[in-house]
Amino acid sequence: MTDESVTLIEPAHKADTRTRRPAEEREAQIIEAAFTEFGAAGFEETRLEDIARLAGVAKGTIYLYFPNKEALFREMIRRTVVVRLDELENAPRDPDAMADFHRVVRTYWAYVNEPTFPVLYRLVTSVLPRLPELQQFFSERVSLRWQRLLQSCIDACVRDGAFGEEQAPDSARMLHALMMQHALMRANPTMCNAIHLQDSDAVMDRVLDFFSAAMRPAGHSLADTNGHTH
Amino acid sequence: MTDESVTLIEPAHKADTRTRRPAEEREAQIIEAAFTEFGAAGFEETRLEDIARLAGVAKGTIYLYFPNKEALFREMIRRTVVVRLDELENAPRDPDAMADFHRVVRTYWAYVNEPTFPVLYRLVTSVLPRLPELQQFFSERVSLRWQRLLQSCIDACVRDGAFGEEQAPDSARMLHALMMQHALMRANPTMCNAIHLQDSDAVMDRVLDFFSAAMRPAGHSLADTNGHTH
DNA sequence: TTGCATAATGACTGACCGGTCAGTATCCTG
DNA sequence: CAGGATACTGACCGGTCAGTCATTATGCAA
Repeated sequence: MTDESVTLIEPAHKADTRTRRPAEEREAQIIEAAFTEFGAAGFEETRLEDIARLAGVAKGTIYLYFPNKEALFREMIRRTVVVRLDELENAPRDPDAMADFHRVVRTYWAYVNEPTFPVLYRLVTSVLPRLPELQQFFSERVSLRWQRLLQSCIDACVRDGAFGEEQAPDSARMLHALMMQHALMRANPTMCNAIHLQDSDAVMDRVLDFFSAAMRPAGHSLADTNGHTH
Repeated sequence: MTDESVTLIEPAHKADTRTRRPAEEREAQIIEAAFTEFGAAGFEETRLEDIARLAGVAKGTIYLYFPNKEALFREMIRRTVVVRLDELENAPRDPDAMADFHRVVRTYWAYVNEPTFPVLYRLVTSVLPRLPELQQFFSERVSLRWQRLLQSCIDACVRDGAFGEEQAPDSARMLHALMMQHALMRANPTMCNAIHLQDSDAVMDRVLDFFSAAMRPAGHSLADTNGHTH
């Protein structure tokens, strides 16, 4: 089965073979191929030979750029955790707290629903006992950072009175849990009755609706929507 | 490093070595050792030799009980997914819907917080591309079944008027997502700021509180608590 | 065009490990 | 206390694959 996919891929790269290329480009080729192969099979199950073939280079070439398999894997993870959080964190806040919150939530949702994300997540968690620092890195760079950003948006909404303050503490973690788990379920058709989860936007709306229900200001005090806290 | 652990383990089983034992007992020994080793390192990374040593048998003995490594892994998963759902599903329902709901939720929480659960979960998900039927099995036997049970409890609460019906559809999936994700976070000290998640009961209370907030009947329409759907 | 520096190759090596099986220990029966 | 039956053992085999390195191709500078 691998034989066929090879014939599909070879031609594209064939022209490049045996051609000297800038170091960065070669490295990128290899990293990309590594993501595909590792993602499809896992760390141990993937043969360096396959990565090389997919990248259109010989096995030995990989060792010109990475000292060994583990380093390649590690570097692949680091590079693929592309976080566009910097821009998002530094971007000017929408004065409307709720609009700002929705924008951030939808960006997060889009991020975890990219096809690369679940693959990355699975690789990081599955390789946990072997490379705990990777887990740390992933957590630091993705989970916690997003949670902090979400929490700041939520807090702004609380100050505006759009959200009640009862559920505010930890609510970012709750939202994170809801979105993450739904994204992972969506990515694993087998894992869950994925029939209900086909439509990405519908799922997001449902999650957001549920979250908003929990966050709506308490009881019958719907009257004082004008934002005076306490 | 393995040499030392051997000396620690051997004595305990030494008496058993070379002693014939009932088939079931031997099998259980091997399964248990398999869980420990696979759980610590993953499928590919685990050597059959290590499992044998931990179980206090020779490598060949494993093959008297299991045809190969994969079958051992599969069987280990099947056995370890001990589901006490049968009893729970058939147990008499508490007439108080809310009390019943709480009981089920806490049982689920206890289940996913047992030390075996996160290990099992990680193994099942990490081995996904290799053994998709295992994923199916796990999903069918654990996730979906629990969700159905939760949903039936929630529906009962809705009929009682304790929960509003707006958020009822899919709410079991929401609760499942919240609990599962929190349990997994708790199991991975690195993965998240586990400081906030030390106290198992406190986390459960917080999740349940959040969930209940989302489910509380809407706004001022507390009047039509009489449960006529339409 | 030549020749050098180096990028790239892929056959090769050696360790490793899943799986086997001839041999051994143990138990049981008569 | 035979002697057969079988649970158990662990040295061994063969395939696999990470990592190496002598060789070859390529681009560039003179």
